[in-house]
Amino acid sequence: MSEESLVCAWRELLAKHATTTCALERELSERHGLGMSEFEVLERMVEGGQEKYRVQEVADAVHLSQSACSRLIARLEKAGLVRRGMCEADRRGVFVLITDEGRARHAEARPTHRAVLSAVFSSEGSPGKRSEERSPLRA
Amino acid sequence: MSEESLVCAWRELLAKHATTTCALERELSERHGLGMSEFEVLERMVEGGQEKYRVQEVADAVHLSQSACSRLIARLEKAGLVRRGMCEADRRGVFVLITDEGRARHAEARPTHRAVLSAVFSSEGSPGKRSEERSPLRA
DNA sequence: CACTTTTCCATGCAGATGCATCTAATGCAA
DNA sequence: TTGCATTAGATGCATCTGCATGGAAAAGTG
Repeated sequence: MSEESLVCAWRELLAKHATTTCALERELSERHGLGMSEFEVLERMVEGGQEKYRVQEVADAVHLSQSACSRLIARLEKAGLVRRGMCEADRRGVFVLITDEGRARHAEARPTHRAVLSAVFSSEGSPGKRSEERSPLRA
Repeated sequence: MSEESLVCAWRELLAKHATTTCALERELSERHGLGMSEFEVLERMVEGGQEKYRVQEVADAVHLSQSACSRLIARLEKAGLVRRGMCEADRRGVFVLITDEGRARHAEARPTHRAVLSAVFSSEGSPGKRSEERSPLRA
């Protein structure tokens, strides 16, 4: 892969990430009181098919540091969307489980999430001519 | 595009973004004292072919809010990598230009940046079997 | 068993980001 | 000209993030 196309691919990825993240953050927060990472955590827990998860497990799944994830789970717990408990097997550990309210909130937000993805991924497809060309610093 | 593949594509994008960003941040910071966004700004200014840029112009190019970009430019200025000046045409405005030191730093960091992209994009390509499968919460 | 190292999660802390807001300079219209 | 809406960029503030650290428990070593 040529260096040029490598950089180009990376910039496209950055652009798409920025657009999507921004839209998701806005819509999820406005309509469901959830941040993107929060939604992501709930979704992983719903889809994972397990009941309990370890903090580090969740962190890996959503690409967050262990500390960020710890706090994120704390926020979700305060909101009543997950519960934390002691791990009997390994008493250093903590397990996290999604509550019914958490499942409900996820189910409610899911269509919004999908709609945003659909909108962004289809419109950003490839059609030429973006809205405004403003300078040599093209995004 | 099916909803399932949409979500799948988005997760791949998230994963790649996380991996690359993390690696870039680490390498650029460790070896050149630059954050990823800082490098990005310098690069856009070098490649843009202009001498002066407006703050908002830079912000759009690197997918940052105007406020974040304002502070980022302030950091770069403090480091001597860019200069800010008054815009005679529109005295509300500010122009930003890269200094020789800024060009030098960019040139120095560029190989690192490319190396990281190359490493991440080629290894993450598609080969099956990631290092560890740890749970149903696959990243 | 006593001791050291490692692992798990929480937390102090500093840095970056976005939103809302503020000031100054334009622009437009009466 | 005067007055109001708009635009450019800076800044206060709250939030989120990662790094480094801390305490507790487990695992490894002699």
